[in-house]
Amino acid sequence: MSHAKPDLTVDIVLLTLIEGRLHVALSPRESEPAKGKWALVGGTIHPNVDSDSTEAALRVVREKLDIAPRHMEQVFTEANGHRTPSGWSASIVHLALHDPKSLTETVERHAMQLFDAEDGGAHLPKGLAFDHKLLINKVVQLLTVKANYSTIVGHFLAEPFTLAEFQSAYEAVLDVVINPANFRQKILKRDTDLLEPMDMVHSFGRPARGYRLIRHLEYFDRVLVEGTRAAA
Amino acid sequence: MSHAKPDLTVDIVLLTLIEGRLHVALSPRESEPAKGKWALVGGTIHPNVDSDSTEAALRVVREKLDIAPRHMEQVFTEANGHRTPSGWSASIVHLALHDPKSLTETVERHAMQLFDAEDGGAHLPKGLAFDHKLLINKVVQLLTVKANYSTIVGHFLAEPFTLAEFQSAYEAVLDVVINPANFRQKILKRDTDLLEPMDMVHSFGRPARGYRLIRHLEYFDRVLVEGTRAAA
DNA sequence: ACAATAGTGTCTGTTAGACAGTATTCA
DNA sequence: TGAATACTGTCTAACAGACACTATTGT
Repeated sequence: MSHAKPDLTVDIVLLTLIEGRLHVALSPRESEPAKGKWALVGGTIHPNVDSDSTEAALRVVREKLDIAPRHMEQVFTEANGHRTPSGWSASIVHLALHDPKSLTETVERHAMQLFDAEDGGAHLPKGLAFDHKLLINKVVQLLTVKANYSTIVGHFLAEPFTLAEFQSAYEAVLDVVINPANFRQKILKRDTDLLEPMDMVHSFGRPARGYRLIRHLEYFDRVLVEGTRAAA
Repeated sequence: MSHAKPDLTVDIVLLTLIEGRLHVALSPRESEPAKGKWALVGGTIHPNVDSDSTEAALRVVREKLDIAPRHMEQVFTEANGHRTPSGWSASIVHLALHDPKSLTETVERHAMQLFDAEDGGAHLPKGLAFDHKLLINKVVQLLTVKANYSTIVGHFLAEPFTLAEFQSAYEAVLDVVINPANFRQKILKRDTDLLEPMDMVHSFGRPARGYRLIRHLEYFDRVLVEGTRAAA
């Protein structure tokens, strides 16, 4: 067994929701390989610094953007002999969500950019580093499935948020149109509460009740969405 | 960065269904560390042999048991500094399913054993190697969630299987009691077929239609199960 | 008063779940 | 013929989805 061990890295697909579309945070690589190309937030695991891979992912985000994302979870590991020019490597890929206002400001402060991540990566810049386009596509796909069964899209919103905002997050991620009256009933009239009431939120018209998520990451027994596929 | 890279391994939680309970295939470790302790099927990735981590997992199962499991998928990666005595290491953990008849024979031929993997590992042998008890518990939990939304439990059955057998697999994994008439309708009267009819299966009483899975790994829009939690 | 958004009540078609009953095999 | 298992039809309560309506704010 004299072969070099594979590299072990973490990559974070950090997403937010801007004008109803998923956007991913990318930064230009500062060193070889793939210098200058747009890349995911990521880095090598430091065994003497990181106690586990989740800590490593949080450290990398903190070093790069100086924030703790509103949600982060490990989703899969991409490990093969052809994903980087230097041979075998493994990346533990994480999905992270953050609210658009905070993330936009943060990204601008750190010479990064947000790119539309939908439509299979068609709107991403050409020539992303390594297999990052593939990683983004896989994560977006996973998020879409998970959104059907959970309140995960609530992590795109700064708390307190209104039911209308919560609904819009579902509509954006799932690409459907939801009836507000039925959405309200389905979310609020449950045996076990998903949301906790907070202060009122004022904007136009009648003020709305603000809510925040309780019970993160729980799976529903049904799909949450009514709805008619959104028109093109 | 002169630190040693973490070890990169694959571990396979190979499960089957015996007398209505999930069982995991374990083998006694033949070398240090943890020599003699019961351990998951697993091994180090060989960069010059394995093209990717899935290939590595299949190779390890083939070398150890000489079979290709009826189902295998990557589920998560456990990576931290305290899971093995030798320091930082990462294991890409896979869930594999196989039918009980074939797996029982295979396991006996290779000095391995099947252990009841339910109840949080309470029936596993004491002192499993490394963090393998934790890995088993996490995988069993994931399988249970996934069973609600998919036909994954069908991979415990040799084809062709009957609807009664298919139903029993759900009942065992989800620990519920299902009404056969309703189960039949729910599975067969769908817009998109889940099962393909095959030859009849004869045992006692009236022969039953045999089926095999089509459309693997697809998510339903609802939980598949009716049902009353099974009595203790 | 009006525009704008929040929130409620009620109807209807669909379906999950319960259950009674029929069909086909083997001994 | 009876035991055992496979399969079908139908009823009912629950609920998803549609929609009309009322409520509360700012201008």
